[in-house]
Amino acid sequence: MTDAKAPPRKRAPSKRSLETRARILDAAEVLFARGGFDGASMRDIAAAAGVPVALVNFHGGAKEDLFATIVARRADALSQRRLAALAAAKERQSAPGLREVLDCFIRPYIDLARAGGPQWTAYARLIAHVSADERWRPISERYFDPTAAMFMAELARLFPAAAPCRIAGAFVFSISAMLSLATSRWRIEAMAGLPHGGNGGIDDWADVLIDFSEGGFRSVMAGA
Amino acid sequence: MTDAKAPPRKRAPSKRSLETRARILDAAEVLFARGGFDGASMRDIAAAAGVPVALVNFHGGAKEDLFATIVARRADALSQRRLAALAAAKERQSAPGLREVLDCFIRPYIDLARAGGPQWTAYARLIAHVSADERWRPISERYFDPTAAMFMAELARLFPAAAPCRIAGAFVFSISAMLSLATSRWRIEAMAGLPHGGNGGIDDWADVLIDFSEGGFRSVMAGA
DNA sequence: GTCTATATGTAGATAGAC
DNA sequence: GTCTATCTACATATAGAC
Repeated sequence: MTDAKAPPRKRAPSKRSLETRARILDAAEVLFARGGFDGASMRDIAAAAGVPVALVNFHGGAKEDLFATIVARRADALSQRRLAALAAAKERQSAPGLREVLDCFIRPYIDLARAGGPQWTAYARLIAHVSADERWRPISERYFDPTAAMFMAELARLFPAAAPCRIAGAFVFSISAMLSLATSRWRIEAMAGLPHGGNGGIDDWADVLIDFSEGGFRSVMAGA
Repeated sequence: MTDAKAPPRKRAPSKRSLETRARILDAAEVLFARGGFDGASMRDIAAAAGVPVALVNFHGGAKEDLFATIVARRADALSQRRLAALAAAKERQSAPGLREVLDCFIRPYIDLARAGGPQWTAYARLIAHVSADERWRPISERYFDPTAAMFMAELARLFPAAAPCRIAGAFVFSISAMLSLATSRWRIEAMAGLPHGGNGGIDDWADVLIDFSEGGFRSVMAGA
């Protein structure tokens, strides 16, 4: 019963094919994360994966499709971590507070970017590119907005008297600060007077960021 | 005494030449702001300015030089507004508080982006591109870091016991939130349930943003 | 200073042999 | 599935007439 749909039936791909495909997607993820869609060419990706250019098109399709595939590949895993954390928080206390809600959204991202391996580190940067460029709005809407809307609903529950615009503003400010850890930690370290490559900074920024977001939120809600 | 240096002496350019140059720089500013360095071609810029491609090279030089010129063109004006605001704040009270310092940094940017005309609106987006891409780090260091360092010093004065890393982190979070207003206001409005093009949102975000940054700062400083 | 025409490189994508 | 060779489009940049 595993067939009987998906018109152009296909056989299971060989093991080597799967490995090739994985190498290509991993290379594309790293290069797209570094320079965005325009900052990496199909040839760069092929070279990084150690395959001819034609194979990148064969496994990834057109460049835009490849990009969308890369974004989609880990989107569910991230969303599920966030939603699972939210569900767990609701089990502990029927109405989780602001800090708990923000924690459920932010910490999975930081944890995966920091300790999920190099591909997750790249993926975190990739999300920053997708979020910053309105050109990828359809991708955001498909893969990230549903989860964001769930958290937006929690925030609206916590501040029933606040204008949605202010809640959404504070939430987007928090998300921007979160993404800046993927793209601009070098700037933080430079500004703090730390040496270029040296890892003299904070290892796990999650708590600092959640402090910042919570304080920012409360301040905006109080000011309304 | 206005000559006697700059080896290849030049005459004052004609009025028409200056207008052409201005049209090219304005067009480049808008297009670079929309799509970043890679998102606009020299042909796009020439077409938007209504001139042949060769004129873009003539007035702007190579593409990277043109980009740097565009960033440089308004950098001083922005810095001077910020530093003038800071100086004025120091005249009112010898040691301005956190909110005043953040206001001096954030409000000039928001005001110019909102009411400085379409070129300043574009420039605000352009700064977001420059800040997000480490490739432009030399440009940032030259045109934006000196002013940022001045404000960093004020913040360090306000929180002498805090680790520089935490101050810098909170400052970069604030800057990221600020820049998100240039790149992601559509996302705020979408998340708040507002229609696509309709301007049903907040007109002047400066106070909301400064509330957020101040609250975030105090929260991070308290958590240390 | 401005224009036309062009040199030169590189991009994405595919055809067709294996 | 994989590879070589190639097609087509468009990029940056400049030469040289006006």
